[in-house]
Amino acid sequence: MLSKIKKQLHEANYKLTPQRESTVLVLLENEKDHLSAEEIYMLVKLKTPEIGLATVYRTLEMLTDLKILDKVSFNDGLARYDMRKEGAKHFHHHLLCLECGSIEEIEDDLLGEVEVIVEHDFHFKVKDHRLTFHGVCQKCQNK
Amino acid sequence: MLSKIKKQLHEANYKLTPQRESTVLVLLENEKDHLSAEEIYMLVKLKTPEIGLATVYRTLEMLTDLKILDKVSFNDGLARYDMRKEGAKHFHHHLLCLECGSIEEIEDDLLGEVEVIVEHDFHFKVKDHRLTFHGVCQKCQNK
DNA sequence: ATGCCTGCAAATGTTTTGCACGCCG
DNA sequence: CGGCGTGCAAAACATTTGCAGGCAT
Repeated sequence: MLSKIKKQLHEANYKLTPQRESTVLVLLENEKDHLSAEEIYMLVKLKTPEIGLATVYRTLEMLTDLKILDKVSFNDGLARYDMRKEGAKHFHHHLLCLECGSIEEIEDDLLGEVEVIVEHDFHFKVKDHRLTFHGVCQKCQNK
Repeated sequence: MLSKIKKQLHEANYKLTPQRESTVLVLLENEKDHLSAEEIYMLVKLKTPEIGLATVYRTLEMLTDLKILDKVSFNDGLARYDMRKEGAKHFHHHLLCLECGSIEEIEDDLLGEVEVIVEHDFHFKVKDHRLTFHGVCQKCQNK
């Protein structure tokens, strides 16, 4: 996992510095958590105290350019980052609970047929998608 | 259209001040355009020069609370606003062109079956959704 | 008078940028 | 030396908030 990313960086002529390695490790360890830049910064600082917030932002931008990361936004005014699943053809989907704010990821490919419709009816060449359902999660329904 | 919104404001105990009316008119006149707060402000200022940016933000927040508007984000770092279609059961979908940046709206209800699956398999009560396809629009494909 | 609504300016929070320094080939 | 990568501080944005005043009831 890490070694594959290392390879991708080298192929793009980036060095895997200690700061970048720590950042990637934090992202891998918290894959499900949709961390913000600030949250990532604080976690990285535990491993590698000599790091600045700007470096985290620069690393996140680089990883996004390399399509290792996806930048997502849930309308809470700040960017969050989400690891691309290896081998996944498409970006996964999210279930955002309007009551407790939790975000659940779902991997199923739900949009195969829908993409065919979009490509055919709207002559739009689909490369990727973002799908988030807003609703109430199971926990909150039981309350 | 405007009169219906006026009624909604009154029912929620808000006054339709000249600033608010201008803002709503700008939104109605540019329904397809996914304007940002700043863009809306500049357009409103042409009609009603005595208006401040803060008032536009406050009006947009109010309209969002009343579910007349939807706040959307296309990962470009600022919020955009989109009128809810009257009578539409669900939020419409977007086609974002990665080459020219244009955003096309599509109204078709593409997610009916998908929502059934989500509710059943993930025990998640769906209230709304956000779906954006990233790809290449017809114009850019022809280039 | 009371309370909603406003413009302006200041504050806030996030992200980007400028710059000088350090490190490695 | 030359250039990438860095930390820090400042700048740049987007958005929110505090406040004094205005207007309608």
